[in-house]
Amino acid sequence: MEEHYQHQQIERETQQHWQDNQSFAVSETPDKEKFYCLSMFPYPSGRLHMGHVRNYTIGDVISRYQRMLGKNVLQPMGWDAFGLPAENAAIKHGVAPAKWTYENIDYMREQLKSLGFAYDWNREVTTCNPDYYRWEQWFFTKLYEKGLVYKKMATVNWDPVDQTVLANEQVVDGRGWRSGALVERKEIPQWFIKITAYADQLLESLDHLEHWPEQVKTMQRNWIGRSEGIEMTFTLAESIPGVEDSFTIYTTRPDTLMGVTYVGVAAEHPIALAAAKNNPEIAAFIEECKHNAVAEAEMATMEKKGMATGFHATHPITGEEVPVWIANFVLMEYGSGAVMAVPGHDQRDWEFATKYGLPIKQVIENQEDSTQADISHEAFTEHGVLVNSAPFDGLTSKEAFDAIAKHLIKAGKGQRKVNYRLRDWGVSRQRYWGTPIPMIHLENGETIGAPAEDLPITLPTDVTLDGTTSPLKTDSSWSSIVSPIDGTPAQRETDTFDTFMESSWYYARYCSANYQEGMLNPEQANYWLPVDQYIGGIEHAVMHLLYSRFFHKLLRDEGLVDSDEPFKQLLCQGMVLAETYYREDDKGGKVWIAPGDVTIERDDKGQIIAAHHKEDGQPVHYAGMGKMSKSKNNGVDPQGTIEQYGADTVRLFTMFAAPPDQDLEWSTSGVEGAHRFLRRFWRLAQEHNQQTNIPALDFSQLNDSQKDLRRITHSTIKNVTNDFGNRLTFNTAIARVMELVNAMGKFTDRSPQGLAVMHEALMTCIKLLAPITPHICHHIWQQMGNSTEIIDAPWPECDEDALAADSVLIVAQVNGKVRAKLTVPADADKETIESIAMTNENVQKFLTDKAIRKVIVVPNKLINIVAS
RNA sequence: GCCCGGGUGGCGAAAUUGGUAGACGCAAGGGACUUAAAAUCCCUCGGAGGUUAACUCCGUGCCGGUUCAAGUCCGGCCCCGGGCACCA
Repeated sequence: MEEHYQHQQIERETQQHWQDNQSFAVSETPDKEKFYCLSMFPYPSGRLHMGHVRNYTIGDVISRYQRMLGKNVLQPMGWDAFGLPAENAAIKHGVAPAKWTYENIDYMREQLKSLGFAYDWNREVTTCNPDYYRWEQWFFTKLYEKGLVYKKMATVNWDPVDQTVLANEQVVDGRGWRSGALVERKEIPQWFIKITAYADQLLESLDHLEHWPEQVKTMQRNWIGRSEGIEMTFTLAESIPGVEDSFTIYTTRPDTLMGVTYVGVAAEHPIALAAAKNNPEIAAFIEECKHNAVAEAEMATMEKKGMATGFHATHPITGEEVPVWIANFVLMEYGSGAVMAVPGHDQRDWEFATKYGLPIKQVIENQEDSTQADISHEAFTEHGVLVNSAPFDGLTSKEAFDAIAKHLIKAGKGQRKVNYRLRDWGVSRQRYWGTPIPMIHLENGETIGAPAEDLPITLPTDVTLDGTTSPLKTDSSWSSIVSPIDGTPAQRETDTFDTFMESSWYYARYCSANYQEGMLNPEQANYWLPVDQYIGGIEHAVMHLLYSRFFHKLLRDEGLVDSDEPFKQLLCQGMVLAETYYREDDKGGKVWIAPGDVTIERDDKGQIIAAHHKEDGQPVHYAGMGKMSKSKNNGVDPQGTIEQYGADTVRLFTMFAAPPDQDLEWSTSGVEGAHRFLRRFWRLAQEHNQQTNIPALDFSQLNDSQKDLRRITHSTIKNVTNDFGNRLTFNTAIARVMELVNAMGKFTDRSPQGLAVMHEALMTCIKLLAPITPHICHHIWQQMGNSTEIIDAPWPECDEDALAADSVLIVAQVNGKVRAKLTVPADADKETIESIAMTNENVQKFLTDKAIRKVIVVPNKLINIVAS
């Protein structure tokens, strides 16, 4: 008998065993049901964080459970290796991004192995490896041939001091994070992929994703933002040299068209630029707009400003002239760069009109009570009935939509149009550490895709970065080539891809990760795809998951896969939070203190009354729970916890502390509790394994307490199976197993049948816990003399006969309030339950002087007597 | 600002289809064992009242509604978190 639970030794030996046996290497086995379980691959930032641990534990638990159901389970892992942090590290520490990245990968791979995840490491994918990105480059040139790729001008954040493009993250309060210079909007030519051509498909197939969370589907629907409206033409009242005499405007509310009192255009709009020519004030305003942020959140919250151009547009129906204003919230790149303004019925227009004294005209009134909607304090944005809109007065908004559309179409001034909020995907980045965009600019001005035989276009890895221009742009020996067509001088594209490109198809590459003849081996890809279960953070609900869905359809249309969607079932896990503590420095700034450096004082009821720094004993402030982050200094390093308590404990706590889709609050004492449970489980198993001559179960011989333990064992199987397979609520599954272990601990019967019942309970526990704490379960399973592997043990089945009970506890209510708890025969009918309830003293007490109106009985649950 | 979530004891949570609010665990308090500590085991544990018993009243962010019955459904708010197209 092994006295103590030696997690380090057990885990080391078990992991070695799996490695020696290649336990998790899989291949296509057509006669076996497959299950592809995928967790979002990590960015190799240096060390694993708790968010990774949580994500990958969830995936591993599901994978191991599915394997015990007898399926052929693929669980791969790889690295989302391109990205900004490698460049930042390169600038800060003078280490080349490639070296930094590969070293991080080596370290993090070992961390993942120490957690015992059942990965098929033979399929490891690293996106910064040319063997990976060459196929992305190849695919892009295919899309270019198909006309799904184009180049256009688009806005970036420009740092005029560092002479470089900044990511939104690198712009802090309108300034470059390193230079501190005021950031400018700058238009540069960039590559786009036509995701809008797939907008309808991306929207419609959401309806078939039954096993995706509703919230994610809703977010994607809203992001795609399909709307039906009218595109119409406004003509300019004055003719402006060099400017077209008309422009188009899209609206989803043509019913409010008669309420247009002005038109807004973007600062970069030709009308605005023309107005600026002889007007320094307007020129200054346009200059100011150049400093507006690119990010939508900032655009939406900034102060709305505008300036009259002095020009006018002619209303397409009334022929009235309305002023054209430059508005800082209208963007040139979206739609036509011009919007119609109806201040009576749009809140933003109302505020703008109020600010600049523009007329507000009411054209819709409240339909419900036909009272005049009040627009003196805010816009009336509901649908209603038209007024002041002759000849459309009296029509409802819906009727007016059609009538006005008809009118505009007849006059040749407009057409019905379906519009999407979704914009084409800009994939150009002016950075070094990314996949080189495989395009070649020829001397004659044409652009061609790099020929397949020249791929991969590899990124030079021996570089130094200084935080300004990308080495690809400064190294002409890399970018200057000759045309593959005629040998004339040519230039490589020096931009690289958005890193969402790599993460949009990695799930497919895993199916044939080492395939050299193409992007995917269709036979392998079609065996494994679609991914049966995808797990990752909710922060990816829209962008990554939408780009991947788009890419899958592109792969399908290229004939590489035969499915329509990449991910059959999706689970979005919550964040990992920890306590945050701070102290104020001399200047009133917050100095964040790691939770491990703080001691807590509690009162009699366990409430926190004070917190002190461990080193100097001085008080610190508690600032609540927050996402584990560097900035709040509250990250808990998984490595230390794994070493101290073991991977099984970390996995158990992570799965127990909260349901997977909810935020998880890290708690050191909670981890200790999980460890305590494993020790108790260990002792129980050791003690049982001392027993010899355990007979087979003989159901006919069992006494009541033996039947009770069997009932708990089998109801645990039933509940845990539902929790694992249907609900994905591992926290409640663990709670059930804890209840079973508690019951086993109280079961002292050492008679032959007692031991047999205990043996069944223990075997059940090991199987139910194996997906969560695989090392300890593997070890105890071997100790018990099993010749098979626990990873391949069949998942236990519930014996319904064991669940049967003679009587059940039900609740008796009077007028909805619990007045008694009654033991009644199982499946008793209404009359029996009613008669038992009526004899109860406390029930009688509440029925005194009352007439019974109604009796509601829910079998095996409750009886409610309604009386007055 | 817009879109999507969440809010239940001292704490993490549970209540699966509208049917016993608080399973399971943590913390805390009390006790056993021990020379002592650790470990382990046992008891108490939402609030108020009550002869500290039986039992009663209140209680799931706030206000209102539907229902025999609401944490769960509906309407209106408040607060917290995620995303917003160049962080990944």
